[in-house]
Amino acid sequence: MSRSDLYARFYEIIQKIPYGRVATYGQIAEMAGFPGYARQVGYALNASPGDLDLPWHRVINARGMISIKSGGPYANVQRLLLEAEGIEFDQKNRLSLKKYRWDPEISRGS
DNA sequence: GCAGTGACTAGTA
DNA sequence: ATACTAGCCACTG
Repeated sequence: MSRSDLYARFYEIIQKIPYGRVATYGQIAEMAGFPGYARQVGYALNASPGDLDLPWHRVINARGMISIKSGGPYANVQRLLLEAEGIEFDQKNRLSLKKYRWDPEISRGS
């Protein structure tokens, strides 16, 4: 299993996250068949080329917060993109995983 | 090969 | 609820 295969697997899962929904790093790693690889999911996104049309902004940490180091150019972009999809943040910049977390078992069909 | 690092997490206090 | 710790594992120097 090469690095690019691993990353490609993560991208594959991330592209399935529906509009207006989010998934955690650990969740994506697990769905890709690599439980415990949460950090690598983040790393894969950091290294992802921009031309993949990947909904990277729908990937957040297990606490429902944006994990990009504040001060970076993308931290604020992610929040704006999520809000544009109807996702609301509370006063602590945290969103409700209960409401917005992508559950493929429930969202199947359509 | 070793040591430090990080878009992570689950535990513990 | 918040803060800190210890695992985690690929990447980098």
